Amino acid sequence: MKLINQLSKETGIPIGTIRFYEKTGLFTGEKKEEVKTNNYVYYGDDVVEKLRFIQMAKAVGFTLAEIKEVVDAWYKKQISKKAKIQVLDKKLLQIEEKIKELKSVKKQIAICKFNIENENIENADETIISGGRPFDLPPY
Amino acid sequence: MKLINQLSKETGIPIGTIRFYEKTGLFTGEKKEEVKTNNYVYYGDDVVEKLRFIQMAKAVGFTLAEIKEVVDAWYKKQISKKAKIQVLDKKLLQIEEKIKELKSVKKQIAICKFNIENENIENADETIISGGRPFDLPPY
DNA sequence: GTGAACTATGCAGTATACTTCATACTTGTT
DNA sequence: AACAAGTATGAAGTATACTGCATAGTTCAC
Repeated sequence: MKLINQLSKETGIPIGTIRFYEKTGLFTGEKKEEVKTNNYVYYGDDVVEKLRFIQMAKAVGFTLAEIKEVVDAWYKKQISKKAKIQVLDKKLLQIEEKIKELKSVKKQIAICKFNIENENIENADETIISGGRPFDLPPY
Repeated sequence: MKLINQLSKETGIPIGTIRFYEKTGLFTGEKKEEVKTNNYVYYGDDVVEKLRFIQMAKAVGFTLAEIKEVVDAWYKKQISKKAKIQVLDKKLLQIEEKIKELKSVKKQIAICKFNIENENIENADETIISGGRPFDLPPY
């Protein structure tokens, strides 16, 4: 069992943010009954996994509320199996959508790069170029 | 050339948000010189493309500041070719990273779904289940 | 046993991305 | 002409996700 500082070191997430996530209900630590002198909170390895999941899900544009839906579907009792599967299926669809959007963004940036690389070839790489679109490619 | 209302209808982005994006410097419309009675702003088809790009880039977790970097690399004069390519290459790397993260999140959700589907098989689909992890699969 | 480092709690403040509101002028319809 | 609907501008308000600060108690190294 880890204290919050170790959790922070293992994930790279600031302590304040971890506390914020816990307050948001994304996970919970536990106070040790045998320790009476303080009220330090201990976290299991599952919390590290959750934090990594949160990091990635956030990086691809999911909100904490959306992430919480998934976490609840996984951990919460009192949610029917049917409801849980529904939530997860919805997320899987959203992920497919995001993958499509990512590919589209990637393609547009690649085209953009191609255009820049092929305009004003006579100028050196530090030259200030004048913009414009030399080829009949779509914008972006 | 379109007015802001048409732009909104074509993209599904609220007028207020479009104005906000323009104020942020993501694109600009143009006032028509020949029209003297008002100061309506007109937008070209490129703005529609930009708005769609912004929508997608936002959906996969890019901030407006990051999106602006790309837009500036594409449209701004006074940025060297080298600097533009640098920005775009950085974005392409970020996108690869996001694709990896998306796949990881997808996998974890799929495992989560599998676990839920295979626990308490004897119960009907409306049953309140008690949680727990019946198989030795990693959390998420 | 003293000081540095760690922990808990609560509340205020910040950044980002909108969203609403108020005001005022313009355009299109009847 | 009247009135709904559209447009511009600026400022204030909101939601999300932190971030920092102040306070206070705890643990650890020396």
